[in-house]
Amino acid sequence: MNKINSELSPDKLERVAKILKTIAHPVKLDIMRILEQYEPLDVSSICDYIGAKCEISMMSHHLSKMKDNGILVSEKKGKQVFYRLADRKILNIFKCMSGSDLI
Amino acid sequence: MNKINSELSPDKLERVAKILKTIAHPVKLDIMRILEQYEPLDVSSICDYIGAKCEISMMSHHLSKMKDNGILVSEKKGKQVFYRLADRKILNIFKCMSGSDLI
DNA sequence: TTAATATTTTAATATTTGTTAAAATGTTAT
DNA sequence: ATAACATTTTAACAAATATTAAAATATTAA
Repeated sequence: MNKINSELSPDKLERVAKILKTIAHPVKLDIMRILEQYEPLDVSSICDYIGAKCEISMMSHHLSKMKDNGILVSEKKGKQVFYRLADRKILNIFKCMSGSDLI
Repeated sequence: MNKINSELSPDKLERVAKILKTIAHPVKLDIMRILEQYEPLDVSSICDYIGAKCEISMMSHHLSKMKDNGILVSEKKGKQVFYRLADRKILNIFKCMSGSDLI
């Protein structure tokens, strides 16, 4: 079987998979969508936007995972930590998914 | 806090998350990339394209999960089962991700 | 210094996912 | 009917992720 002339090398596939895995969660997607409009935003504010079922500890877990995987960056100001998207191009994923018949 | 005027309702977020979760795996992404070029393809052939470390049973698991979540469709012909992409628009995700600085 | 606020970290547990191997099913050929 | 082949299903286990609550850290205010 021939090698496929692909734009995606095995380690690119790994990296794509890792990023998708990182954001493949409804709350995490919601965080991105909220930051798209209001970044930078501190943890409590993100929680407020997300609404009812948001525990701040859970939010911190989400945010730090997203930060560890390069989706978000943060900056501390006083006692608050402000988060924003590391690269807004990641937001294309929403248009991309909305375009699919699956959504 | 105000309701955000979003294109993505809570259940759309759920559906997007589910799809991303389904494909967020290097082998599954590779399956998509191979089908992009050669669909429809039977299970053994997909395995051959993927290369060395592919067990046919594992491949069948991958394929059926992708089928269950609407990414793939299949058709039986004789003793083989041919898979193809349910909606090729999903392939935009590769361009979309390659565009991001994260990859 | 003590208290209050914002966030993170830790630890425990539940749930989901990934992997493997063996057995089962269905199809075609002999 | 039996054998060979392609794929799926099952079951068992390992590993990763999600969730919750409590404790810890850091910053500012009183």
